Amino acid sequence: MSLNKLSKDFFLRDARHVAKELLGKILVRKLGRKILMSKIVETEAYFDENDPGSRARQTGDLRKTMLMSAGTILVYGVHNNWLVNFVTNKEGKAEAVLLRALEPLNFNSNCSGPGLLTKAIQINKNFHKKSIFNQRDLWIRNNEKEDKFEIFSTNRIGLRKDLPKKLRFYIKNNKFVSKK
DNA sequence: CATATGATGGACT
DNA sequence: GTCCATCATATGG
Repeated sequence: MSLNKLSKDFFLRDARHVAKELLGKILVRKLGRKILMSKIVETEAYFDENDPGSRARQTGDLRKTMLMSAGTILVYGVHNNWLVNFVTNKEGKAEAVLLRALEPLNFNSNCSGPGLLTKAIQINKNFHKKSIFNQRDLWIRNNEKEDKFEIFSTNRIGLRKDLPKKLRFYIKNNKFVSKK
């Protein structure tokens, strides 16, 4: 039992808060004998049906998954890429945080983009609807020797319709953040 | 089944 | 900034 692993309480808050707090945390991916570790450097928050950019407005499986309990992994495909999200807040609240970029710590792959990072650490639909808390080969932990960093926020990327809010968060001056 | 649509990424201006 | 290949999904019949 690692005390370092993020608990359910961490995800039991609103998506905006969780998106910010996830920055600097360590994502661990076990692939056979290899353990790939990376730092989360960029995220986006998505809300319920009042969010014009959110898939929660749809009526299908995406919305259903966002309503599930905090810490549920949500994977969905767009433009030939897998995008990975973590469901946040209380069950029945459609909220999620999208992982947009990682800083590889002990491997060398381009993780600067939501589609690229899933390719790099081999996340696919197999993880969809699973809980992040009981995966043997994927988890998130605190980074106890993390340096202080500044958080920057912008509007979300690639949306047809976005909210007039800044819901994309990233670590300032980190070169692994996607786009400019 | 058919068709539309991107929470993309890479190439290019 | 713009263009567009490409395909997993959503949705309608």
